[in-house]
Amino acid sequence: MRAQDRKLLEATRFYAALGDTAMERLTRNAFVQLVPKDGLLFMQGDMPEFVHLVLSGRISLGAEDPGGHATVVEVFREGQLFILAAAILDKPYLLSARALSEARVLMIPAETFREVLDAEPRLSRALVDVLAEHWRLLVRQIKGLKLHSAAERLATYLVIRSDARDGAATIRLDEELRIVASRLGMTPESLSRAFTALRAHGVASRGRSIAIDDIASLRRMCRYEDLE
Amino acid sequence: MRAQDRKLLEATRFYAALGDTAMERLTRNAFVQLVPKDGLLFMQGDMPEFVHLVLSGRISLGAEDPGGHATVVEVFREGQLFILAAAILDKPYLLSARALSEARVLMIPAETFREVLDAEPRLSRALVDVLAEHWRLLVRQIKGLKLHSAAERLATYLVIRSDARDGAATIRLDEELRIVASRLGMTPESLSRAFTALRAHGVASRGRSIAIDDIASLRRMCRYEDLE
DNA sequence: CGGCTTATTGACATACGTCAACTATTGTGG
DNA sequence: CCACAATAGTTGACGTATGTCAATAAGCCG
Repeated sequence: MRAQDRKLLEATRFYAALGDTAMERLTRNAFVQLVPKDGLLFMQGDMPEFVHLVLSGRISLGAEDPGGHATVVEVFREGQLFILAAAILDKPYLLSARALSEARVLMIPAETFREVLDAEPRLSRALVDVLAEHWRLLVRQIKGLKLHSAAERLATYLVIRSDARDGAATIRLDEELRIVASRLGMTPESLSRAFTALRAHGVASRGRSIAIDDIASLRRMCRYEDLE
Repeated sequence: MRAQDRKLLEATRFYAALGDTAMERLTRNAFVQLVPKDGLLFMQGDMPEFVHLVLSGRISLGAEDPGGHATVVEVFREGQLFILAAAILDKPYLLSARALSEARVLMIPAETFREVLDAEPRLSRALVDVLAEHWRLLVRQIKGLKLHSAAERLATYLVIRSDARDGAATIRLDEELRIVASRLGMTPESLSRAFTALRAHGVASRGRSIAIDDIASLRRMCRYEDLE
């Protein structure tokens, strides 16, 4: 592992919770893999051989349908562990992982991971928090899908993206809009129309560049109070 | 806690993973609450004061919209811990909990829970597995919502409910159909129509009583391979 | 056996998906 | 650095799954 990678790793909340000893054991057999844009890390149905931590770039977790339909369930970024559940339980992946940009991924053998998990209390303690956060991520998504319209889901997404809490903001989305659309559970066409609908609420978009007049009013519009 | 409750508790996988000592600490300040049918345990937005374990009955976790719309995200039953994430992270609940039947719930003070979590490695180790399972539950649901039609989601639900893997089966759903509909992300009317659509695939329903001609063929129809 | 809740059915509305044409962005090689 | 090709995004016309509202029928419980 490069010094740069180690530094990145040490900056994560996960590392802080884990401590040096446990982290050392965890990374002893780990290696860094360079994944090209669109590269596939694993497919749904595969048995997990590694636990992955994103060192740089963005990784999408998605599902595909035999019928060719596909959807992005979540995107993970620098410093995040993803789809731990399969590796922890040693069950087949429910999702496929694909690099949305060139990415560097720390590959921790699943076997090692489970060993350390049983031996190092600090690892399981740290994972409890990580998994709890991930659980809330998915609950928010389900609430969005079941309770909110396409435009509201987009508004929510924009509010989350623009870290400001009120006033105006401009955002440059780093995902392609079709990825955003998929993540939000709609087609690119519907996303375009959702942007059009948000014009009435002070959102101007040109491609991936978005300007929001007043975030507070957008927050109100999307009726989504549990954003935090 | 009644002897009956303790016995039930001891039979859970959770208890087995946890061991006597940790469980004793965990339950020292806990008590059993009787919740009437439709009783509210907590509401979204509340700060978690307890971690809950279902001793008997069924508890629905759902979300409501200011607009009056509501949805059931998941139903938890005997022996299950639910919405751990909020209590672990000490953040507001994302969901409300309501009893679908009269229920008995073990209430473990959240404070105690977090203390034991930090002190007893076996608790965090056990929770990792519980949370990992719960994560997969939600991922399956998201995949269903985004990739499958109402009829397919119903078929999947029926296949999961009928524990047989092939041949014929009859099921008696213990939830009212409107709860099932909500859990599956549709209206009761759409659920009725989904049942009608499944008639072509050998599913006969009269109210909550359902007869399936051939589960294997239903499995195929719902294109949902990661049921387990 | 009522009466009340729950489920079903029909008619209709609508949000979103699909398909296709067009336009804007982005990335690349001369 | 420009030009151009490739890819991504937008817009319009239209189809369809699912929601809504209302009326009826079926279960369910005292």
